[in-house]
Amino acid sequence: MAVTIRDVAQAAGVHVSTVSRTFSAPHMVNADTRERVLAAATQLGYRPNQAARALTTGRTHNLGLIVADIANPFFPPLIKAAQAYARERGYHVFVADTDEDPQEEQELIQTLAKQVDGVVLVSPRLTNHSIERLGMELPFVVVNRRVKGLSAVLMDVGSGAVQAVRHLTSLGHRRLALLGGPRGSWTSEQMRKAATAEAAAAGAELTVIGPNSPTERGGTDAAPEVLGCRATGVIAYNDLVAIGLIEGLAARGVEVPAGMSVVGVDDTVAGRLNRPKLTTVAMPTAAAGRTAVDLLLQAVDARGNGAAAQTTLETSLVVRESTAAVRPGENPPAGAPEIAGAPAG
Amino acid sequence: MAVTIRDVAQAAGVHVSTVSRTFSAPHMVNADTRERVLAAATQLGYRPNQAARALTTGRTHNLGLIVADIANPFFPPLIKAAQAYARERGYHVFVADTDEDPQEEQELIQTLAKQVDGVVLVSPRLTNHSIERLGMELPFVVVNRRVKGLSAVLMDVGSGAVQAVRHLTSLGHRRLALLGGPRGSWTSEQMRKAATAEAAAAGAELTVIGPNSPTERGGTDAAPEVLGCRATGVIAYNDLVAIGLIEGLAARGVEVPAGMSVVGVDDTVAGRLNRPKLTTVAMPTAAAGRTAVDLLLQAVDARGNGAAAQTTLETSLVVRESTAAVRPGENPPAGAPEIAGAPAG
DNA sequence: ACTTTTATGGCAACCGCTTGCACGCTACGG
DNA sequence: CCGTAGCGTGCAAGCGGTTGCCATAAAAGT
Repeated sequence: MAVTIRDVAQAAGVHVSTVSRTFSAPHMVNADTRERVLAAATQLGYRPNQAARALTTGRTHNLGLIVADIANPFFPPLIKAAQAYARERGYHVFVADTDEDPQEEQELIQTLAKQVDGVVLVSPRLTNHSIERLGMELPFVVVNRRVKGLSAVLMDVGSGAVQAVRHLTSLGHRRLALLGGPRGSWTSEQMRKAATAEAAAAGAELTVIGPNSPTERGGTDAAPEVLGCRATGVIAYNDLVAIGLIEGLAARGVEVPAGMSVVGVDDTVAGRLNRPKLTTVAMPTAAAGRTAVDLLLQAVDARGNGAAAQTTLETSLVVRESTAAVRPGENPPAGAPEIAGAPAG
Repeated sequence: MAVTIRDVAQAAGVHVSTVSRTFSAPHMVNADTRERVLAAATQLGYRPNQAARALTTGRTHNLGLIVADIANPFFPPLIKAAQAYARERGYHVFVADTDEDPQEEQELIQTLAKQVDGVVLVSPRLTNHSIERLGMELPFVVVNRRVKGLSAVLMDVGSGAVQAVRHLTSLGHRRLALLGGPRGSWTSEQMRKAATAEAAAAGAELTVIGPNSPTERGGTDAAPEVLGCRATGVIAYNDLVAIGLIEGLAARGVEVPAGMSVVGVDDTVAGRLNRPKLTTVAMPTAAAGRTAVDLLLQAVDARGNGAAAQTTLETSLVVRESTAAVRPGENPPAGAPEIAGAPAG
């Protein structure tokens, strides 16, 4: 039904292989012949069938992009950038959503495997071991995770966490809390390490709370625990969690930033729109998307040789309205227990 | 390199056709044989190659989903739902972003054509004519647009606009403005028609402003014009535009809702998070995504026969904080007596 | 007991395209 | 004038599956 290479061959009066070559190796065919073939092709509206081509070449010119939750505002800019860049390089991309489910993630990778040249895994929830194993069969690049043998693009969330801690301590906060992300999140772990170290260096206490769902819900649910540890400054796993936390605190009569300073991570629209506008660690998501595709394409071309490349993108703290200086007297000498009963809203 | 149907055949001691059949027509093969084949298959880790299969069957089991801008918060929930539902039905989906460019949209469709069984077009920017022509070669379903011969899922934005107008007039507003969307937007046109009619019926003036870019920028830029037409209530093309407008108004010393009532459309996170929380027309985006895939698969199965189906999804006004009763004296006697506005909730 | 069904699985020809190989032709040095 | 490079093209064998057709054998009918 569709116009194939044979139709073109017939129309141009040449053999199919010649048509094939004028598309995949133009220099191998005589200029005149090429003209003739091209003319016939456009005249018939011929478009090579990628799938068929893939069968013999082993190159599908398709990529997979697997994220935990498309609706999480962190991902769309990354997806958009990755998709646009891939397209520029002649690739189409399958976007899939795992709903934070490692099982689904694995299944997705396996069914996608034959149809793509490689896949980008963003903040995968799979174990390192599983990823390494899958990595033997297909080029991967992981975003926000480090996996042996695989290219990775990392956002320096550790430095972001450090900046956040410094910001809070410089505002006089001495009791900090860190709201971690979901179990198995590399990002969360990096934040924990960096924040813990920096807090210790600054002589501040830091309570780690989690794991939490990386959603508003996760933040809201963590509110009591945050209040319980009597922190005055909180770093949340991401903007959504921060926003949820702020709501949860408000419901308990604690205003942000007056009664509590909150810093988010990601710098999504959500945070920019929230009131108070969120102080947050900005992530270079678009750059990450582009870089990931770039590394993936490199890995695809190298296939076998080619060492895994690592790119680390910088993050930076954006100070807005959800953080403020600690209230005088809020930081009692560590040891004097104090119960600031929060009235239920 | 990968394990093929022949490896399985050899391992199970049967012919390849038998292996093929145990996967695509299990009932045609004896239970014992099937067992043996299945065992060999799982043992070898065999996975059928969709691309190869597509070559003979003509079914790729892939879908295309084309949107104008992935990063626009209206789309992710739709994409997510569509993707999840497609996956449930055994399909993978290519997601592509046209950056609001009709040219790119067309190109995308054509390169995708051979690799998918059908395409969902969300708020396409192409002309009806182009879409119809493309529709001859490939099943399509369009979202938020009506194209002859193609299945469509519509969100009843007209009714949404009517609800918005009623809400505003019931608050006492008599001079309304409507911020349209980009040129060629079906949604925008539906809103215009419905809002104009309803405003006339309610004896209110309505100024249409546009086209506007469907972004915050579009709203901000339109602020002077809104002020210029001395409207007291505005309906924006979408939440983003509404938010941009609110900012633009604030920059000119007009507060919302005190000095101006603004209602958005879409009910995205952005609107929920904004302060004031946006009064907005909620769009059933997730349902739209699912329905679109459903209709598309129907069209794919029918291929040729099967009439185009139309599904209209309801919208509903969500009243939040960006609208309030008009200020006394704000509505000069435009000829008609004025009704006392309902007090803001 | 012998023919007719019916179930099962093998055979081989594709699907649209790529690619190693070989053939025919021109051009060129000796 | 012939041997021999090349170049440009045709030939045909796949890539991994599917599927119409046919052979075989067992089940059923008479």
